[in-house]
Amino acid sequence: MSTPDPLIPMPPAPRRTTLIPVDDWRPAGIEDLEPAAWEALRDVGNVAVVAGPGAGKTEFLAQRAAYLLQTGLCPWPQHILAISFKRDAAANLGRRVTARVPEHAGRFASMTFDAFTKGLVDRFALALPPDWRMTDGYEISTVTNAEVGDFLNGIAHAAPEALRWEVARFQPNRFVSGVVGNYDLPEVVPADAEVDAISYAVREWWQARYLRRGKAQLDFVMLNRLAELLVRAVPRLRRALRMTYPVVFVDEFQDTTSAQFSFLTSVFGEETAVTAVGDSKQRIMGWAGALPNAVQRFTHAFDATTYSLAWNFRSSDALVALQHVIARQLDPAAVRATSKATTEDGHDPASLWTFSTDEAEAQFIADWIARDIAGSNRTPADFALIARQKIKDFEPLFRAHLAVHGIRVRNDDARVGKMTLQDLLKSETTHLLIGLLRLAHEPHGLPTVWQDVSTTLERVHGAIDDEVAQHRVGENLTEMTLRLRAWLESHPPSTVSAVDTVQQLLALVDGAALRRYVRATTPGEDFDLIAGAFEARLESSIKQAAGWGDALDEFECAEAVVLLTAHRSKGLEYHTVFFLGIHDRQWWALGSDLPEGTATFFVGLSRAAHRLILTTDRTNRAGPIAALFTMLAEAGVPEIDCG
DNA sequence: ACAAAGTGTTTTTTT
DNA sequence: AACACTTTGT
Repeated sequence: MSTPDPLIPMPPAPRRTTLIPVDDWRPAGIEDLEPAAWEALRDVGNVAVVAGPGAGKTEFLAQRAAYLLQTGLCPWPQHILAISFKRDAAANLGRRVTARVPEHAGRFASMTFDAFTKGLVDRFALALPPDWRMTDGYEISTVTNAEVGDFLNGIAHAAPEALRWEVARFQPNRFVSGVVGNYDLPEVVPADAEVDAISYAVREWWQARYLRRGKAQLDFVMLNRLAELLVRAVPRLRRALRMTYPVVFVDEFQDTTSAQFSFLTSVFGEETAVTAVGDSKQRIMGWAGALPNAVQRFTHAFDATTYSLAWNFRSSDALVALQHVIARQLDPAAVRATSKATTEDGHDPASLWTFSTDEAEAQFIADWIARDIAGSNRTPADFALIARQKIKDFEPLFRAHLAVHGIRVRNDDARVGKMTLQDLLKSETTHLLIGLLRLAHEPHGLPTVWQDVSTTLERVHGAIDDEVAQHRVGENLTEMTLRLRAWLESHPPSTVSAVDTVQQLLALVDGAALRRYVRATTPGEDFDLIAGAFEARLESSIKQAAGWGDALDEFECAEAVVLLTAHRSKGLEYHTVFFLGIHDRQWWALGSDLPEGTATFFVGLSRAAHRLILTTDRTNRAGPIAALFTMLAEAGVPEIDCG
């Protein structure tokens, strides 16, 4: 994360860091690694690391990076490239490596798959083969299922008689990821008529969105395909990438799509040591195009050695035992993990609670959480409410019943204006504006907020390498804070509108400069969208707030019980997990894909570190859902009637 | 105007 | 499977 241009990075000056002999190297920041992790770490070839829930995948990768950099096995000026799917995961791994080996952090590039492929296209589009030359630039444009359906109908009509039936049978929701994404672009587009339906449809797709006149319309699958074509067609680029990145990490490998797999093979199939980390028991993205057996395919195609991590640093021994019952259904050869988590006494590790109404469920759980917090040092953020789908159906009842106890609920996927809450809370603009309000409300005691806000302001006003300008920004911030403070004191939240507050803020920071800054640094973010969402969130936060501190807490919702889907919960952990809605209405899809449904169940319940409570109702337990109850019974999970 | 029949959605990320 | 929403038929 610390390399400004990670594609062809400027190697940091070779510092006088002493190399550590391979046999003397010890992990930093943690006590020790398990034996299998040591073996995998020392294997400098292609490696597949199978790591179940709580195995410390990210930590393993951070330690492997430290090992390769500190021992000189990845010598200056070469880099390690770590590829993740989500920005959060990429940032998290980057931060961990920086913390472990700050002196080598400049040679560790952690980014998302899409950032890497888009970066290649953006820099080397001119090197694309003549048939694929991009003439008028492109814009990112994702298509809806309905639009893909219209496109397929259109081309099926115009298709040669022999292909018409087959083209019409492509499923709109699988076409881009499964068909376009699976198709390697030919360097030279053949002039003669295509013979099969796939080639015909894919060619029409590229024709309609890319090869026609005007600005190309690309989504991330198409960017991936262009990047793959680039490295395949331009051997010098391929060599440069392999030399720069002799070591590549890929996280969550079980979620790799066919497009991503083909890209990895083309770029890093040779002369590179690839480490793939994943857990096929947590493959829950099949419906979105993840390969059914990505890890196996990797082992085969990259001739990789497999290592299985068996320690679980997250969950108590009893919960590890429960997880193993489900793991065995997903993979009969699964090895039971060893819990390395601290044991907590005094509560049942897992139970199944039955309720007759949603109302009773929300009330009972809200009261229970409030009592548990009152009797312990836990905070609302230690609790998660997880469900299979339709999270917003749960939101109003739990919000109301937890509010009685002064506990907040956060649904990161909730719509705020035209954004999701998580996008709003992650954006730099929000950090700046909320930071200013925090500083004005609480001027002394928030040194990190002050630091963040002034750094952002320096960037917004272009003062980053200019000490005089930095000094001006610093003085400016002091004055801004004082003026905003006076304004806040004379305008309590209950008397003011969000529109006025945002106007006040934008007048202080120079809204025009901020707009230019957002456009220049994050082309994917729209300033008006963020400003609108910010205003909407602020409006609802100030409504019943007692004071500005309260309103800001409500806006950020940092200390809250989180409500999320099992899919979103992947990679996260909580002291206590409520897995809501173990019944047919939530799990209707179980019958059509039992393995993926079971994996979703596995992912959700393995988020719990110390306590797991599953909830259900009194509806029929026959049919596919019976499989889940059978596993719970086998694990000895007691059922409790809660009214 | 209203009911019946049909369609789409559910689980998501990426600049 | 179940719900929300749209189109078609009387």
